[in-house]
Amino acid sequence: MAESARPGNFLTDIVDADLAAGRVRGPIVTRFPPEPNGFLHVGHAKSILLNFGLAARYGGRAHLRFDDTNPTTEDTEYVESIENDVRWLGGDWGEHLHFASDYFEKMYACAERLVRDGKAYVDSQPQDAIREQRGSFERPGVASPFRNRNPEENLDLLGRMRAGEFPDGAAVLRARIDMAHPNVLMRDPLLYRIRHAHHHRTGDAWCIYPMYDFAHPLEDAFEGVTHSICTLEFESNRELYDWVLDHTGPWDPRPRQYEFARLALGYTVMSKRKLLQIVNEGRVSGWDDPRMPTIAGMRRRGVTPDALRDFADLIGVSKNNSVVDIGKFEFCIRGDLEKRSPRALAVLDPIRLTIADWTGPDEELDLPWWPAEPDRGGHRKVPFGRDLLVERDDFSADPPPDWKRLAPGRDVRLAGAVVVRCEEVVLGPGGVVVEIRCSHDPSSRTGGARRGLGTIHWVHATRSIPAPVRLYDRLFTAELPDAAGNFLDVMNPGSLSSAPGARVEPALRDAAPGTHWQFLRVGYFFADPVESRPGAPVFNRTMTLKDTWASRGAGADRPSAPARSAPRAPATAPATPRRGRTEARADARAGDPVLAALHARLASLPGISAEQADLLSADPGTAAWFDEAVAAGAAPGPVARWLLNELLGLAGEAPLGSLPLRAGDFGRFVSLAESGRTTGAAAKTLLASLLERPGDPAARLAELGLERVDDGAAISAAIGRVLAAQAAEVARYRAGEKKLVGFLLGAAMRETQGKADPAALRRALQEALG
RNA sequence: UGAGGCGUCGUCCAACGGCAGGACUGCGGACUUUGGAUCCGCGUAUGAAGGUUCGAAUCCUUCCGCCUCAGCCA
Repeated sequence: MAESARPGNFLTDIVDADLAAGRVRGPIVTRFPPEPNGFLHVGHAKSILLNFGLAARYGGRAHLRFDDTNPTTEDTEYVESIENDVRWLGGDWGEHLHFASDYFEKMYACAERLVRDGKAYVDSQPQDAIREQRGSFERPGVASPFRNRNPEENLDLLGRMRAGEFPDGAAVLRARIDMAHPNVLMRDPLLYRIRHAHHHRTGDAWCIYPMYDFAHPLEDAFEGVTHSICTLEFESNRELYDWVLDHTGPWDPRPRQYEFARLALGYTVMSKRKLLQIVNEGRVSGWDDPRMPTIAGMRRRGVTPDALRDFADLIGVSKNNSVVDIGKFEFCIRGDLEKRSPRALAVLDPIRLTIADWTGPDEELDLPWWPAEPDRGGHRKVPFGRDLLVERDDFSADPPPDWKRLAPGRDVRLAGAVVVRCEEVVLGPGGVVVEIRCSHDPSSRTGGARRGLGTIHWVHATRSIPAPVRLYDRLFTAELPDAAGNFLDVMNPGSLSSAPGARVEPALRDAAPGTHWQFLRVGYFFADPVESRPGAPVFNRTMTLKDTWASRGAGADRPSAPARSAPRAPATAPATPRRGRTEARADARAGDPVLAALHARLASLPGISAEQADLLSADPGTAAWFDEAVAAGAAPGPVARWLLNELLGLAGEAPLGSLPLRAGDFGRFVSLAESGRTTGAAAKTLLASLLERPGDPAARLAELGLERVDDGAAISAAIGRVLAAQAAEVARYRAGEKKLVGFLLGAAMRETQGKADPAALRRALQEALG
């Protein structure tokens, strides 16, 4: 699918807006910034596909950048696996393979600049002191005794840190921001720490290393990244990201950080720590164990990049914290493999089937690899004869009425061959079925379908070949392993099983490693790319087939699915009830006589409700703005209503004082809006215009032609046009869908640009509709 | 507790003041030499309450719930 044809999301909305507003003039540049300290997993795949996909959609570029700022945890081994995984997913970074460590010198120069500007200082305190002084959520931090060292001294100290004069932990470089900042990340965050450690790329050239919050924005800026996309947990880091860029720039383009919800997938874990733990403890065979949610594991299992891409498209991108149903992933895997897998015959748990009345010799059936798509071509010989093997599950001595497989006296088709009837069941010791003896219908060889007849798969008893087959299932039995007390307790003991008796048709003997097959009626299998060899194939079950028969039973061999919310951690009740905003304002008034007087005065104004007075007196600035608007001649009630309900929504985050619209003009606007010269809807259009571009409300009203329309003929004409344009909806309305009146009224409102009185319009519309 | 963020069918994502829609799952049916695939059908979801508006999932307010942040990790 072309990138532009993919559905958009909130990030494409942002890029569209940036482009439309001219905020980004050059190409869109994104980046995928892994730390080389582990393997990539399906969550990273979402991010990779998002970043590379976004760049492709806008004809920009995406970089692969290793965020290697912590030498003690990183290794070049991971660099290779990550590059490999990104490339496998289709990520093309062109020339732009970067390493944070390549920027160490430039970053250091930025640090020196901050120091010279008095924006950073060297703190010589131990770690514990710094942590203690940081304060807590409700308690502000306290300043370091070294906070006021002068720039010369700091520069000297920083140079000596770099020169290796201090041991690890003896000093750090800190930004000088605000120790009382409500965002604790802004309380003089660390920029550099001393680490006498060997770096996988820079060797021993450095003994100080930048912290993430300092390094990351600079890396983005150095590379010209326009949209720096990360996950939700970095939301509070954004303020610091912006601070760093604001004090080291100017930057063009100026990178902006945006956050999206990381992927959480049912029945698996995604944290690096937990994945590392199950690898290290030998609970899986390695990072590329096919049960792992790692890209390497999925690749080994037989999942394709296309399936991952389909999955990413299916789940979308948003800021909602959500847990994606693993079934969606399985759906994408099946859908992808369905298209690319030739059909072969294999029996996982064989039981002998003898066609007792088969008198001739063995035959070689010529069967197509694509039974449903003969045009795709490709055939192979499959030996067939008297002695066969079929799936044990495909026989039942006492079947339910709608059983479509083998049972005493029942007919069934052997796929690609003949219809057989079960005549006799041979029991072994303990009463287990050891052989099914059948008769066959020679006339059924060339088709002649019989309705309702089931079909089962088979292989030749002696000329099929044994092959190792591994059956993989979900790694965990709980949908939310992280919510369990210990995620190890909910590991699925049956996540890996083998089929020791499995036999495959002889043509599979030379299956090339890394090829996909559908074992008819069994599932999708992948010739293991590592252990499989021509002549000695080894198969991994990538995914079972959808099984509507089994699913209506007791869930077959699926681990049972407990409720998502089951082992939720108990909510800890806050010691004191949370203080609401109303209460906070009341408290503020109690402690501030000026605010209290303000509130009292506003509350006494005509047409002002207690709630409005409370809101308007939230801070002196808002109140003053309100007063100024009223002073321009408007009635307090309407001013309060327009201000609180409309202006605040239009203004968004911006404080009133920073608006292009002056308070006096707003007051004049309200007078105008209430004068009857225009309608409410048109007034909103006018307000929005005034917010874009300051000006006199009355003049703008005239300029935009937003005067109220009372002309009955004009209204009738507009309704006539709407009814003609919405003929289908009108018909539906007349057929009884009365709720469409709202839709049609909306269309009429737009047709008149909101300038007609809604009540009059509605009357006219009802009349026209009959 | 301070700050930031998020609440739409069972699940994931749309709807950007005007018909709450799609996909997954599930259920039913058709078709079928895979109980697969394919096709058709089936939907009581806007966290709650107020307000603004002709009209609110969308704007305002309050409340509720969930997530993130107090590493010299990223």
